Amino acid sequence: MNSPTEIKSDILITDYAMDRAAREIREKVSEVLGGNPEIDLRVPPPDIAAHFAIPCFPYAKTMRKAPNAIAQELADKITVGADNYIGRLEALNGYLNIYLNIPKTTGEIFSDFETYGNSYGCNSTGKGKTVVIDFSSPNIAKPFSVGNIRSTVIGQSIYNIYAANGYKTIGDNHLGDWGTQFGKLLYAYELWGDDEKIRQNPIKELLNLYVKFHAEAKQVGGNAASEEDENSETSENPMENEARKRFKMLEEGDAEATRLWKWFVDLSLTDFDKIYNRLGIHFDLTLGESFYNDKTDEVIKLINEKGIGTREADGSLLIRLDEQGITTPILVQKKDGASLYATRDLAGLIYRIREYNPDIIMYVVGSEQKLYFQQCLKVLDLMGFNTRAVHIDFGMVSLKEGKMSTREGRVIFFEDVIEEAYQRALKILEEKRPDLSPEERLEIAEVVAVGAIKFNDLSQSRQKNVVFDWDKMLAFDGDTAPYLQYSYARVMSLLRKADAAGQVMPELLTEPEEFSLLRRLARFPEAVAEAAKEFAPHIIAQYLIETARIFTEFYGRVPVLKAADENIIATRLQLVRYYAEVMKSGLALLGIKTVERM
RNA sequence: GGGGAUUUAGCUCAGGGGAUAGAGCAACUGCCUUCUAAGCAGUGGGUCGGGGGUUCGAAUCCCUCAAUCCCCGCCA
Repeated sequence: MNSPTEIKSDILITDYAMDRAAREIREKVSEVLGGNPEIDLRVPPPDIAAHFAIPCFPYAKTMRKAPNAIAQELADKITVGADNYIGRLEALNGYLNIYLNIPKTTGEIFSDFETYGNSYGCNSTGKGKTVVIDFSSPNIAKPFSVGNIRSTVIGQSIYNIYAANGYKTIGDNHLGDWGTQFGKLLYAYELWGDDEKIRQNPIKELLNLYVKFHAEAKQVGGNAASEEDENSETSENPMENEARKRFKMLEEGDAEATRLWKWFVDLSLTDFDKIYNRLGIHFDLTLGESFYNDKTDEVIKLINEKGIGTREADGSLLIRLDEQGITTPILVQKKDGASLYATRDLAGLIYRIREYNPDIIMYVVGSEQKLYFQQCLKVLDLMGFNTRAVHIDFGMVSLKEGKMSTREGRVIFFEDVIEEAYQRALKILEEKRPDLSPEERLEIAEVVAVGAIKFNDLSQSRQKNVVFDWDKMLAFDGDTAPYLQYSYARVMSLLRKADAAGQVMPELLTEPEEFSLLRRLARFPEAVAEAAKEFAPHIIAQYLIETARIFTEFYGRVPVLKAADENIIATRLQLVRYYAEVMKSGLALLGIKTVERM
């Protein structure tokens, strides 16, 4: 219904050449059409030479005229001069095709780059507004696996994208550091724990305890805990009951339970931090679920005050949401009075609203929790808060062998993935760039490896499920980060070779490839705005891939350093520099670094 | 049983009412005396899951069926 340009011109406070051009086109077309017509301004497919187009089919009915006649009328009646963005118009197949005034547009795009500098592409839509982004959120005492990377990488990118749209961004790592799983771990530790082993290899040993617990629980419980649905009859299972008791103790502040819990948390955080450092992930807050433990009473109190909960016969507290269109009720307190994730998430929502007064609270969490978040957000409404909260869901990561399962030890450690990527990148560098110093090769390999892994997740839309595949994730050619990084490095190499003679004169750009590249670069701000609106990093990723392709066309056909005139050389170099800037900024939005050579 | 997501080239995916449906990988043909071959140029490859409907126009919207995955109270 709305084209990106349409939305953008409404919400953007900053403006770029393409916005101004779009505004002029809209105004002039509106004048001729009269009234307040819907104008579907779009960029035509590549085989059409025009820069913008407006389909005139929708007007045919009311105007009682053939679409192409309308297009022709528009083309005839709109008058333009040398100071207009519109260069010329033509009617074709029912479209009004618009060609930009190239000298004017070129000059303005150049000055946009000069004006905005490093922040080219940014806008101030979010000025004065705050967003809280809940992402990564791994579980303590479990390894950081390939299942954790989607939230981490997508969350960080959305964080960057919102910052580029002018928002104050607060990233919160909502650690899974509370809940019955700790009861399980505490009980397993009581039975089989070995401090020495844990110290030597913390995460793997804690994982062993966790896995052993479940193996044992399955044994003890007979067929009570079936493989498909471990939770269905867990109350029958003595192991699970012991675990629940331990969690209840922890929740009530038992000293020994707390001491062990704290130890496990520290061990895990040390491990996670290594990965976050390597990935360049930054959080403003690391408040786990445990942080909200003493804030759940208020949630229960609020629920009671508002009268939205139902106390069940067994003592548990339930909220029914049928009137809100959700037929599944949500449980907010267990029969033993202990809190649940829902209670803590609600406490988290309230805390964030009070502390930061955000415009949006985002949860970057897998789509298997979709219903759960719908419920939570409805409850938030019912409790009388009107802050916008969105669940940014994404598809599941599974293995070729099937679903991942921490409790069965069927996981791929992220550490292994990044190490493999690093080794593969290093090997290629040793073959291709023996001229670089070993230290530099190590650095480049790291940047390339991290880039490849992140881009793999960020270049496709979030909703798809993904089957983990080493070769796909670690691909270095085709539509990948290394391809873009390589394109950037080549350009940097070219820029290093340039000498400063010659003057930048935008009017010297007359080749069609030059203008298509420039026009493409001018659409970067649109991609930045659109990616935020859609919570979709892949819009940036796709934009960069297409931009690199257009750059290649330019680069293949237009000589830069070998151009005839030194002013042309200087101007083309400037264009190349702008390309490099967009590539670097765009990759940065995805959390991907660039290197000067590779 | 109810709800949600997905289904586009051999494979992985873009495109979400408008011009002849696009990339990458894989396959095939060329290209390192020419700004870095993680590259470039080119070729082949499609009933956009099936069937109905709405529309001047449908991969795109609606209905229906099918397949895959996920969710549906004491795990997170």
